[in-house]
Amino acid sequence: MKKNASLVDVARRAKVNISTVSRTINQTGKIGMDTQERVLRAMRELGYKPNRVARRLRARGSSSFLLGLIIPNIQNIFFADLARGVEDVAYRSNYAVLLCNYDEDEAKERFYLDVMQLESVDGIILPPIHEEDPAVLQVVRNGTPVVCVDRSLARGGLDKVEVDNHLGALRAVEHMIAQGHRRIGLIGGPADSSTGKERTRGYKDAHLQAGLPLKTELMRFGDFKQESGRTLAHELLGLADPPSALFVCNGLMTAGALEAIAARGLKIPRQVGIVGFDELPLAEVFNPPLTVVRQPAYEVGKCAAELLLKRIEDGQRPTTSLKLHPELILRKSC
Amino acid sequence: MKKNASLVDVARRAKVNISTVSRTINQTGKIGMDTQERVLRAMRELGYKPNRVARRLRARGSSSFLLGLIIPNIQNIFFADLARGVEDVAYRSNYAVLLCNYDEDEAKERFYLDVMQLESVDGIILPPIHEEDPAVLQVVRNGTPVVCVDRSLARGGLDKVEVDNHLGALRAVEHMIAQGHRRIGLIGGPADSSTGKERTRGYKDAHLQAGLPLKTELMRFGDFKQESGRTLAHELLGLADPPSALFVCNGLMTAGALEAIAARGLKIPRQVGIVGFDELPLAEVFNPPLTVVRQPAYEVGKCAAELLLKRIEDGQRPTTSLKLHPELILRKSC
DNA sequence: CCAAGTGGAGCAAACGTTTGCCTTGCCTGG
DNA sequence: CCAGGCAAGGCAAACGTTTGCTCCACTTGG
Repeated sequence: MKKNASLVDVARRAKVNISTVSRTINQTGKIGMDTQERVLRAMRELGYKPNRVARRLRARGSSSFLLGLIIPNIQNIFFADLARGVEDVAYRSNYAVLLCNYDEDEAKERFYLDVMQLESVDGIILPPIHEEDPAVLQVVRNGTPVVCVDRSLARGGLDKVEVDNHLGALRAVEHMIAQGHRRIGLIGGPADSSTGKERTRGYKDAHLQAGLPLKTELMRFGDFKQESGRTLAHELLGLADPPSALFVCNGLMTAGALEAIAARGLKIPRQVGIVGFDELPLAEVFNPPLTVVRQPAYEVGKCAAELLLKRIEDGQRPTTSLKLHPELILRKSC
Repeated sequence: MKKNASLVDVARRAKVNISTVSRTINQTGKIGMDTQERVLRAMRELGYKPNRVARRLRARGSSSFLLGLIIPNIQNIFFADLARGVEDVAYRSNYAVLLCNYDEDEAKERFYLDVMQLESVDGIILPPIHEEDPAVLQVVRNGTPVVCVDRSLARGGLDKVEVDNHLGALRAVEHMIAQGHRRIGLIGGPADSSTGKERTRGYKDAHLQAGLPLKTELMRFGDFKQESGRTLAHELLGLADPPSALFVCNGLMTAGALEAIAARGLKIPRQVGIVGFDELPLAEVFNPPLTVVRQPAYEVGKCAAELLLKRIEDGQRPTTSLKLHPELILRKSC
């Protein structure tokens, strides 16, 4: 195990004290030009790279160039895009990202929050598991900067960046109504998720605006997984008086609904229209191309990371909360 | 910034020396039953959690419960699945994962390799950027355990787990030939990627086996991105004597090819058949459902992480290299 | 009765930084 | 000529662990 050059090696070679080396690196304290020159040369010659672990151990509070990102599941493309957004701005500022999947599992979330703190990350980005997430609140109290993404925390006064889910759903359903649909099935998200709730609210408001009645038998709620999309779509399409179009509240459930539609041999959009939340990789080349509500996932991650970096720099700055606009991409499925 | 309880706090409360606490935690050294009891109680009462940073700083060489994962792009679902596999086994062993995207960019890869070493990760999982990746070799020489995934390194004698790309392509093209196709277009990967080469080899071998001639005008090579899939498919389909089916060497390029096919108004599989590498989210519900070669991405990650953990435990164990089998999923597109 | 062995636990160094404080030499204003 | 100030840089503590050594008190075999 070849050791990396350390401060003392550099110091020895430059014939100065280690504190001098440290100070030239960090531009802190006053060091003469010539000495700096010597130190820099020694560093170059030895290929010195400061040890991040030691730095973090010592400099708790000052920056250690590590961000934590805790997400439900990286296999969900929304979070993959988001993660990429975070990563890109982190990289540009020389930060690395510690990434964890918590699978909507509270124990796992807690474990990872612990890890993050014990790793002394500079800050954490996460979608809270629910609106009163006590573990997260605890972390915040400990003084670690946190920014919420996608979902938000009821209390805590945190920076956050969300997508305007209500608006996205509203626009989508408005469009469906404009296409002439009067019986629109809803495949919604879990009632305890803020995103699910907001999208459902958009669906309802679109109906209210248009003076259309809400029928409970047309509104079903799943768990954001493919399986439930399929099941619920089957339920809806099996109704005596089935909906003429489906509004599905996330990508995976949309895929599930598509399965059901295919299984029943229904033609899109003639026999049933469909609009889903989340852009899907093949949506554009699907037959017919899928009309979807695209969430700016990458931008969410990007903004969140930017906010976090700013907060790390200045813990006192006023909190900001962003609401990014989703985009209704009109294609042929409705 | 509330501080966590430290060893000294526990020691003070249990009225023992910190070394005693450390030893009871790590089950190293001989400590009396009663003392252990006292220490454990003190730990519980203070909610003590060992500081991972300090541990890593000191115990370079002993385990610090951090794994590094460097991948081209987490937005590529293959790597997302792989990452998930890694994460799951890591979590089960109380490891956290430091994840980085290097974007096939050598500078970025180098930066992240540095970070990993400076963070003293216990080991690294990555697909080398190419077969003679000097930066990776350097890391290996430094003594950090590394396991290669997906792609491999020509030298170095490392643990690795790959997918049998040759086999996957072979089976796919065999199937296409069995379906009666005689002119099969290839949209291959970059010539300097081992995966691309292997898949191309599979394509060729299937032809040889069947006694079919290889036509260079039917073989095009892209960069594994959607754009190139579209362009190359257009080129192939625009030929005077176009191929009757396309074999596409990864998921993104398949999506691109599908775009081209749709743009030309061609019917699958009647006018053109298509088989792609990589399972895609909507492939199953596509119209028609897509025949694809599914790579066991999750398993690759899982096996790699298991291998890495074993190596961390025993640096001397003989290296193993796994070759996982892809699966040809027959659907309707060819 | 003594040497050697053993179980139990403390001391202090080391890991590689950052940083508060101190020292030194030189300059400057009075 | 001297006090005070300042620029430059050294000393050593501290961050929270792990671990090699030492130390002590017993036991035990000869």
